[in-house]
Amino acid sequence: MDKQLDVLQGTLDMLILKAVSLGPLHGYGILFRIQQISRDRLEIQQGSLYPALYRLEHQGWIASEWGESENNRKAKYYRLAAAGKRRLQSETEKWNRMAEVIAGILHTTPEEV
Amino acid sequence: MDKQLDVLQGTLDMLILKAVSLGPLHGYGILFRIQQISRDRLEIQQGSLYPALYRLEHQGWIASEWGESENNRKAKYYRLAAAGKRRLQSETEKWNRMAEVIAGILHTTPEEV
DNA sequence: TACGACACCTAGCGTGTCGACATATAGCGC
DNA sequence: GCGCTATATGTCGACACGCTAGGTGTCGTA
Repeated sequence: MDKQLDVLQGTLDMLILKAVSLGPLHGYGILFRIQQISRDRLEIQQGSLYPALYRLEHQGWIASEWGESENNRKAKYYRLAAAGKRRLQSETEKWNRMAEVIAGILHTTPEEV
Repeated sequence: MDKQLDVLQGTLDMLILKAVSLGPLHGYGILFRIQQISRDRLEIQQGSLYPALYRLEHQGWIASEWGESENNRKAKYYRLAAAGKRRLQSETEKWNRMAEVIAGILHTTPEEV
């Protein structure tokens, strides 16, 4: 049981979009899905999640619908909207570029300066 | 001339430590060095740099000394302290773990859920 | 009927980056 | 000598965002 990392600032929206892109899900379930697809190395807090969901829906990237959960409780199901799909893609590309840039910097040796 | 990325929140300290680790440098020069080792894809703002330098020195990760720049102006030169070297290493490892986790998430397919 | 797991939400805080501004000086063209 | 640009160091307020810590209600089970 290794320690979990905090979410890197600026990546939460992308992670949520990705989680929802794998299939519609209610908010509470998103917490577990992110934990799952990160293999227990990331844990989202509820106090981070719900404002983010509001943000994403407000932007038109996800859409919600009240429904019933597997446990017979009312739950708000989110699905990825078309704009959200595009957004996820552009954020992913941006992330890849950023990760590449930082990796490059971290591998720079004094001789290269 | 492609567009430059904003600094990812939480990575500036690491980037500065890395820049200084490549050889002592004054603040103004750090801006250019980071631009250089990122191959012009990252640009640090002065309003971000100087508070960060204060932060890093306050933590004992870098040390400063007033000197004279190549252009005969007074400039504060920073060098990496021993604690900063350790810090840079641990931040680098943390970044690598995080990048790996996020890459894994982004590559998850619906079948794997 | 008490309790824990499920499911939603909000308020306030801390951190960190940015944009805009302020200050000072060396070197250069005129 | 005068103004301009590049060099160099900062400060300040605004703002985004994730976290901690709470609060509400309901279902299933012991």
